[in-house]
Order: sequence, then structure tokens, then C-alpha cells
Amino acid sequence: MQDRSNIKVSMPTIRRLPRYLQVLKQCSHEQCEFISSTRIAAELGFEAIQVRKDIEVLGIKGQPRIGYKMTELASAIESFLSWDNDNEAFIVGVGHLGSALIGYKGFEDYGLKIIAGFDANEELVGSSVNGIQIFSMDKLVELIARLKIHIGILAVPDSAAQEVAELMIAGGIIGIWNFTPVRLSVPENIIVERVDLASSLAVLSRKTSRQLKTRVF
Amino acid sequence: MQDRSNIKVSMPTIRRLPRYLQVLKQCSHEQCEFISSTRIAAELGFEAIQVRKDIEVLGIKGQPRIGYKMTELASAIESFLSWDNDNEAFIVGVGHLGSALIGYKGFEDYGLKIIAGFDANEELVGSSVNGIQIFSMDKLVELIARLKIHIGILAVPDSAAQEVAELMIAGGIIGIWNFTPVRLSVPENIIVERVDLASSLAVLSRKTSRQLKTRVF
DNA sequence: AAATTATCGATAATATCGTATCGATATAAA
DNA sequence: TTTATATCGATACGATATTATCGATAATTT
Repeated sequence: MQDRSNIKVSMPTIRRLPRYLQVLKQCSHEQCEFISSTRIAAELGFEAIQVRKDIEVLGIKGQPRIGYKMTELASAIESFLSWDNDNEAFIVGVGHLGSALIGYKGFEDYGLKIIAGFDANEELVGSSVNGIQIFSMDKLVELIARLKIHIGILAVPDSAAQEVAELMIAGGIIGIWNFTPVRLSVPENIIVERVDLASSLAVLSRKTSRQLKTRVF
Repeated sequence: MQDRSNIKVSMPTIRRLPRYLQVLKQCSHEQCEFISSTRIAAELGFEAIQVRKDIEVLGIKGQPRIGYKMTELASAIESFLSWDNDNEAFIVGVGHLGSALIGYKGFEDYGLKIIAGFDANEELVGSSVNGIQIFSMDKLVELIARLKIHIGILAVPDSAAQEVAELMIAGGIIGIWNFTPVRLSVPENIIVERVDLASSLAVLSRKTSRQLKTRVF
């Protein structure tokens, strides 16, 4: 299989791939070696054709009437998303949200490994959360550089977000997973992915209120 | 202004509206009464034309050379998203994530009011987190019905997700904000909005690893 | 062995979304 | 008063994403 890391792929496709992976993991206990696009689509409520189009970008082939080889499909997705070799990450901000993220087991499935936490609260420094040790902010830049960390998880109070992001970048972070609502201003070669609860809630409340209005009593 | 709750609007537009609101709040301390699409676009790194197109669906008019009246625009967005009258919600699952969500002050801006928490852990029952009281799961269905709650926040362990969702629906919940990775199977009149960390991380790790590869050393 | 069926994969058509253009309008400046 | 400028808003265009169509293929059934 050729290297697919440089082809251009649409964002919606990238966002759907993890869900296919999830289905594969769920179905892995079944005995079958293959899985069809139809089956995947049915599990997720998608159209089979869309699943096939998405899988096409991975550069693997399925067998007509049979489907895709599950192990091959799974590792193709993981490789495509760079989830196959562990992505080591630091998390900054170990409040409720930070702790929740540290404790979230699911990240292992995504090849994300949180290997240290940082917090401005000196009382937390030296302690450990779920086996992850918490360091002082003073060490952040140095440790990023020394351990060659490329991903930083930002879970600090809004007011500190920009400042901490700059520290991360100073150390050598390339990708920032931003859990604050702050719009970070960063150099263009830095990737920022924001988890936007507001937009998610917007969709939910818009739809819910429409549903309420059209409901028959 | 006519009622805009029944017109069809694209999801990307709905997702962008909260960001415009955020800009408005940020700029509200400035003295100016009006704000232009150009200004909003500049703040967010969007194109002005896109901002105008999005605002168009709200049914309000701007003034050429001046822009939109800030207060009018803000309340039009809030009304469109049903964020103007408080949406009361229950949260089920008060672990790290649940606590983080309860403590998140930002929800007030979105018209979301978490008025009670529920947890299977009897030790938590009776306590309160950030001023929100925690009840036993036994009370969930009854209290949803009695208080006419329409939105439920699902922050329980994966294994309990489907079961709890069904309880919510039994009580009368219309919209579920799902913080678990579980794909819930629900009747079609129930709205489920999933906060999908996996898809967000997929985008981040794909882009980050591409950035790493194209970087010049 | 032949017919049937379910699937992949390539191509085409459609729909959706984002962008560009341009006239109209209102303010500010000359 | 006239001109310049910045903005809105309508229309048209282009890009992107999704869906449909159809031939090829391989397992299953008859």
C-alpha cells in the first residue's frame, strides 16, 4: 500500500473515519474476517456508497460480494490518521476538565498517549492524576523540547489560553487540541483543533426546540 | 421580525452563529452601537460575505456603510438558537467529565441551565457540585416529567449510556447531548447531538503529522 | 454449469456550500 | 453639493461533497 499521508482528503471524510474504526472494533469479536460497506453503513445510519467513497481514499481494495478485510481496513484507517504509532501529548490545565481528559481511556484507541500534565496550581504539582504526573508550568517549554512532544492539550482557564499556547509553541508543539472557547492566534504552521461545545449545543437546541414545536400533543 | 424557527438552515451556518455571538459579546464593551460583517469576519478569520449570508437567515437587516445593530443581531442569534429563554437541563453522570460540565460557566451564555445532577454512585447522592444538587437515578424519570425538562446531558460510563438514554426518553427528554462515544439507538423524534472527540482528534492528528512531514529541518 | 444475488469501484449527476460580482445606499470628506 | 468610500444584499458562479448509476466480480443457489 502506498503512502497516503500526502493526498488531499475532505474534512468530512476524515471525521467519519474514526466511526468506521469504532464499528470495526465493535464487530471484531464476531468471527467473520470481512465486513461490507453495507454493514458499516447500517451500523451508523449512513449510506453504503458514502462508506465506500471514504474507504477509497485509504487505498485499499475490498472484495465484491464479500467486503473489506477487517484487519486491513482497521490498520489502513489508523495509519491514515497517524493513530498507529503512539502520539505522545502533554496536557496543560488539570482542573475538572483536564482530569476528565486524563482519565478518558478511549484515547488509547486513538493512539494518543498523555504522558504528563502541567498546572499553575502549585498544590497539584508533584501529585499524579490517574498515573499521570503533574509538573510545574516552569518545566513546560523545556520538557516539550527534550521529549520532542508534538501535541499539546489545552484545558486551562480562558484567560490563560493564549499565553499557554505560546509556551507550547515555544517548546516545539505543532498541534494544539484546544478545549477552551478562546480563538488562539498562532503562526500558520501550527495546527489548532478546537473542541467547540457552543456549536454542538447550537445544533442541539435549535433542533430540540423545533421538535418541541412540531410535536403533536 | 417574523418567526424563523421553521425555516431550513444549513448545519454549517448554525454552527457558525455562536461564534458571531461570541464576537459580539467580546466587542460589547466598545462604545460602538453597530458592527459590520467585515469586522466580524476579520475577528474570526472568515470572509465577510459568508458572515452576511449567515446573518441573512436571521431575518434582520443591516445598514449599508454602518453594519448591523449589535443588540439586535445578538438577540436575533439567541432567539434563532432558542438561547433566549433558559433551556433547563439535567446532567446524568457526575464523574470528572460531569463535574467539569457542571462547573463550566460558559453555558449560561448559551441559555443552558443545568438544574440537577444524577449519579448511580450513592455516595454522591445528596451532595452538591458547584451548587448543583445530585440525586439518585431512581428519581430521574419522575423529575424529568415533573419539571418538564427537555434536554439531558449524558456523561456516564459507556456501558450505561444506552440504558440511561432510555430512562431520559421515558421521562420526556427530547434532546440528548451525548458526551459518550456510544451510538445511541433512539426513536426518530429524539434529537441526539454527540460531542465527538474522536473526529476532532482525527483532524488534529492527520494535520499535525502532515505538518511534521513537510517541515523543513 | 448456469442463473442469481450482493457487493465493489468507476463515473456521472445532483445537491450543497462557499465565493465573487455588482448595484444600491448611506456616511464622510472634499 | 459633489465625490469617494464602505457596506449591505441580490444574483450568479464555482467548488466541494454527496448521491445515483452501472458494469464487473465472486459467492451461492438451482
